[in-house]
Amino acid sequence: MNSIRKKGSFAELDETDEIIIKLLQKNARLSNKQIAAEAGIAESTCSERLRKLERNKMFFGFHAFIDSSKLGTNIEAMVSIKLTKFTKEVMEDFKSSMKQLPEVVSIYHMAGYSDFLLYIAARDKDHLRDLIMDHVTKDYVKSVETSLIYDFNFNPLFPIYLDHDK
Amino acid sequence: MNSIRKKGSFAELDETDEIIIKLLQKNARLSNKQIAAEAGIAESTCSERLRKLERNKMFFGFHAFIDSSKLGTNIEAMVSIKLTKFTKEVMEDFKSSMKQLPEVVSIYHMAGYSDFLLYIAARDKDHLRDLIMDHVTKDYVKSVETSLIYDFNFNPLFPIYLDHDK
DNA sequence: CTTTTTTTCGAATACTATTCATTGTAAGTG
DNA sequence: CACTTACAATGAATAGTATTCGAAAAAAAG
Repeated sequence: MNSIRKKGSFAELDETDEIIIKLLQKNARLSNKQIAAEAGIAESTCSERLRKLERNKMFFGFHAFIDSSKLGTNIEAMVSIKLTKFTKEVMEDFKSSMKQLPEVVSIYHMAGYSDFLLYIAARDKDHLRDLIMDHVTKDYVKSVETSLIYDFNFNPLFPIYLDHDK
Repeated sequence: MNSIRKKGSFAELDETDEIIIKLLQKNARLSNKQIAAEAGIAESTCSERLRKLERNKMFFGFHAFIDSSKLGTNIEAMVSIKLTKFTKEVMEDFKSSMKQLPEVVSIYHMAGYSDFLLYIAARDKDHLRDLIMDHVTKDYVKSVETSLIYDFNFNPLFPIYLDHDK
């Protein structure tokens, strides 16, 4: 025990855990009974394993994905940001202000061409413009480049790269 | 009845529906009882409303978000793609091939600087390089620009822009 | 091989979801 | 503004699901 692989990072995850994780990636509202049946284990075992996975902070969360067209969102954009300063303080300040904006769905902190990518969902083009001008642009923001998103696609099965070598 | 607003798009969503949706955006594994308590309605009413929301295809799905560091993913990248052709066939071909790759977590179809943005989660840099060269680059792909992602942040409360004017 | 620890299991109990008859509320009609 | 009709909400009863717990099995440690 206590190998580097087992210390907090991945590990102690067996094939059954992987099945449980994949099932919940696909459908987070599955009942314990359904998961147990698909994994081929007893219900009590299944709920115990689930509790253990949660204790080990395997899950960041379980979220409903909504049809945005039914929520009044009519425009989605990717906004590419370059900053003038690269201190940790500035980076963190920008990130935490962006987290506060409900319109900002995803924040990618990048290395390369831009410093941040923001996935923004707005009511309409006026709302988008006002949001960017009033809340995204800051004195330490060097450039802002907005691109329209035609279509967004999410794969719930975030890949799992574990070798069950034993 | 039968106004444009009510036909399939948003509508007939009241404040209680909004509460239910927001609760499930934050935590998709909430029990019906918990949702009912927070929304201040009877359990039977709550499960009926939930069934109705599902019937109206309000939810794309409910997904577990996993701590990627525990799954053997050591590198995440945003890959910006430009194509040589812009026919619907080429676009759709590219999109559907990308959907097949488990490493591709999100696909953004864009208007503007690039045609597609791909959020990719890979084991390591070799895996990333091989994946891009072997499966992302196609004969109709003009350019590929890869940027490392330091950090990704997701806001589960996708914004809701409905006016409950009545 | 024996001991200790951990994991699994199923039956019992505790809890939760759904059904359904009833009541209440809002919208359509003369 | 009564009256009708349709729809939504309620709680009690039933059906179904989750958790607890003692026993047994399996895995790890000595």
